[in-house]
Amino acid sequence: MQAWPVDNSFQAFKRQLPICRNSVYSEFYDFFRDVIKVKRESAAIKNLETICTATFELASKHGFDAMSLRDLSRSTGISMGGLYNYIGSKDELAQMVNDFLSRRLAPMAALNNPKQDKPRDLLETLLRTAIYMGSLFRPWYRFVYMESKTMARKQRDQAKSFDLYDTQRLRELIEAGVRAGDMDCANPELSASALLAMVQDWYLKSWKYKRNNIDPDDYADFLVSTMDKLLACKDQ
Amino acid sequence: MQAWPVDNSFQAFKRQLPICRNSVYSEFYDFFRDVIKVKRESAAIKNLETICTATFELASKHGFDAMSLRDLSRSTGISMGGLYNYIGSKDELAQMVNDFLSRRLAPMAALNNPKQDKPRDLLETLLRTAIYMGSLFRPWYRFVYMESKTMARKQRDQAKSFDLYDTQRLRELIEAGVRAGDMDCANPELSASALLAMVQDWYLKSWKYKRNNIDPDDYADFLVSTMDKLLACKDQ
DNA sequence: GTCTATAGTGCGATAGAC
DNA sequence: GTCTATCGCACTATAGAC
Repeated sequence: MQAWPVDNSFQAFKRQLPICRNSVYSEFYDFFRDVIKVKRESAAIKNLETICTATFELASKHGFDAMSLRDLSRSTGISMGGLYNYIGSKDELAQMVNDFLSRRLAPMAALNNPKQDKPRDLLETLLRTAIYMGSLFRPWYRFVYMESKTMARKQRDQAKSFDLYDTQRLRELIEAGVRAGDMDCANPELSASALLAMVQDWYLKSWKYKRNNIDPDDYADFLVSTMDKLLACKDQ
Repeated sequence: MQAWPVDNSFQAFKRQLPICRNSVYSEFYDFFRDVIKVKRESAAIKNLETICTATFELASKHGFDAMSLRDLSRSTGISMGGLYNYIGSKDELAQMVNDFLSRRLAPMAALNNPKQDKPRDLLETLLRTAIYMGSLFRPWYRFVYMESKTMARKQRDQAKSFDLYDTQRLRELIEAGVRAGDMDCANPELSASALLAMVQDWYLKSWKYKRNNIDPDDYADFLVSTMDKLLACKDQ
């Protein structure tokens, strides 16, 4: 029984995803229609892109807490008062990024997944999706990873529970594979953590991978082959 | 030819290391004798421990930049003026931690390494050393990883070059193993990055590993077995 | 050697002009 | 809808008492 061939490339992923790098700020505007005071849509979307881009840039250089709204105002060319038509407060800006990624952007990738039965193939899809999403929206993922610890207690715990959730989802697939006899793994929990650490390294150390000309397909291929070795997968 | 059996446990590592958790602040005082204005040694060492411990705690909660010297003063019970007898400035405090780890603490582990020839065994020693050092001095490693990006340009570049150096050292050992016919690895650079990401995950996500009762020996054993699988090592 | 008090700076946020 | 001007506050760092 031969499964229908699946195109696992970054190209194919982008084609199927119901959002792209260009439409993300239009989605962002829709998502926060209620809190954003500016009603002229086209200008608002353009300014949101400017604000987010500058925030990612400044926060990655000195941390979100060290970034002042004066810095942000200077970088974006939008006055202090103008910024408050978009963000409510500085803390709220960080929360908006966090919420948009976890409630809107990330869920879109899940819709994209092909229907598969074998745990090993589900694992591959899960890992590839994480790498491809991280490639398309790297600044968002980086920001949430790095800054979630500085946010309010509630947000910090949320970040931890996302990490635990991801680890657990990987672990359960590994355990299912072992039960099915397709894999061999002495420590599903640690193996899941290791795979997750490799996923996160992709957007945390983008400078290193760019330097070495590793593209998303290269990294995803490597990650999947590592998974196959780590879990001694049959029929790779 | 049977090599002398090597004790690779955390216990054995601690026994051989010429520094321990208790003596680290005495070393710290020695290392910064010139800049620390307090000359009464015993009191100075005790206060340095209080200051560093509180700094790690506060910085891990909200980031070093968000931590104020008032917070630090309150946590340590040392007045604002008193702090300046130890640290010169807030930025200098971060640099002291960074310098002490990279110039004093980390080099001590290197002295500890047994003499070994085979690339695979050298790799094991390197990885175990990293995990055990990270276990003993976790807050130091965490702080430097998380805060180096917020430091001055020079320090940021230093952090990157340490990462590149570690990756390269791992890669060269992998390449040597492949040449010697002991390993099989299609992509030494990415394999080295993956191992390094797992090392760093150990001190970045300590909360997760503590939660699951993973101790340093468990993690080091898992890391080495992962290395053996990833590199298809012979004679493990 | 450690404290209190404070100088001087830059912050987040807002009110009100246009 | 965006700007300028400004308020009140918290910060780092220091000076001088003890």
